[in-house]
Amino acid sequence: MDKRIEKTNHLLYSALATLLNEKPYSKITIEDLLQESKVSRSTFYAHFKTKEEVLVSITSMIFTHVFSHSLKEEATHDFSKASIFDYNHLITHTLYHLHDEKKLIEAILSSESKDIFLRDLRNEISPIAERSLDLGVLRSKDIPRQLRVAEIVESFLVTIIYWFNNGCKETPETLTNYFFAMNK
Amino acid sequence: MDKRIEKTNHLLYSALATLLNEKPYSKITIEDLLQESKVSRSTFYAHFKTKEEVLVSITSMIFTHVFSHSLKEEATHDFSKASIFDYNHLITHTLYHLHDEKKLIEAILSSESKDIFLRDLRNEISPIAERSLDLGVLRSKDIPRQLRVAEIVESFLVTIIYWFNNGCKETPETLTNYFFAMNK
DNA sequence: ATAAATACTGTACATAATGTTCGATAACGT
DNA sequence: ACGTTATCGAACATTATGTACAGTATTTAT
Repeated sequence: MDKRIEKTNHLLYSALATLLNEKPYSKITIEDLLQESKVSRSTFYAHFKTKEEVLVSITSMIFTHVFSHSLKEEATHDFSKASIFDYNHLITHTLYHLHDEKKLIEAILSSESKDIFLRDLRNEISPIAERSLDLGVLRSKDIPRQLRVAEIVESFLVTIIYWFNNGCKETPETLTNYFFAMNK
Repeated sequence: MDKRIEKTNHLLYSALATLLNEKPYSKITIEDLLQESKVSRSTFYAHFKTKEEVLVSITSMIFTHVFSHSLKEEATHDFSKASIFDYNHLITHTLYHLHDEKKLIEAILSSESKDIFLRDLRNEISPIAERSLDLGVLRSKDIPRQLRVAEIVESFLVTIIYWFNNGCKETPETLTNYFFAMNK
């Protein structure tokens, strides 16, 4: 892709990250983003319509990084043989990659911007949750499938939020154990 | 309280509910609220600073209605004897009251305004979740207490969201069973 | 019933944010 | 080296936010 576009995106991403440490997401204006990033107004509108689109763009960048490995790993598996150990690795791996973006994710999770981040994260992991349920890696319980999937997804999100809210003290392996303790 | 204030609040509540059915929460402006409610600008600012404050006011009104009964019921209980059946009633009761506000809650849950609603709901039910955990009504599992509490709270929210997203077809009793199936 | 208190209206205005347009300039890809 | 495309900067129109105040209507309390 055009280097200029990448540069502009990066400037806006950094500016938003910086601003998130200064004030709540709802108080950040496009005006603020322009000043902080030194990107001109017309350039901004050439790429984005709202500040939310910038945030969505950031999160999708993060998820590309986080899940490109995970999904590759999952794809190489023989699903008929999928076991809890495979998913154990998958989740631990994912947590490691999330940890790589610690600074950024901390900034996002600390404000209302987390709701947008979590919405997109739900979309990323829902299909994985469905597969792990269908494969019997996680117990189905005696409730509607749709509800069970949502519960699994939320238990994962809760784990991540807990982790980041406490400074990521525990290891990814420990967190993975927590996750399976919740869902077995 | 002064009837005029109640009237103004109600006008703004209705206006926001109406607007939520027309466009996403983030696109609704104070300007929109003024036009829809016919409340004058100066009156609005005499009561609220932002549209978010209106939404928070609505949700706290809903929760006052929903939890005033529930908490009264809980308060009369002898905690040393608290059983799963007590909490069964408590939750069913709460779901019935939430159902009384079906229209409004549906509107709120259908847009990004749900995040504010859910944030406040979390605060309402967290203490109840803690008590039910301490009393042994719900299993503690082998994870940090703080994480377990969060998981319980989210499983309740997931249940409610599932219910409203599907038109509240099931009975509150059924939903309560789902909740305990998730947490036993 | 009346008086004091206070909430609402409407208008006017200041400030700030949003969103569009365009010509000139710089950087890119091939 | 050339055509393409992104960026800049400035100007401008529009819309939203927030404040101030004088006049009017409603409520509460006595």
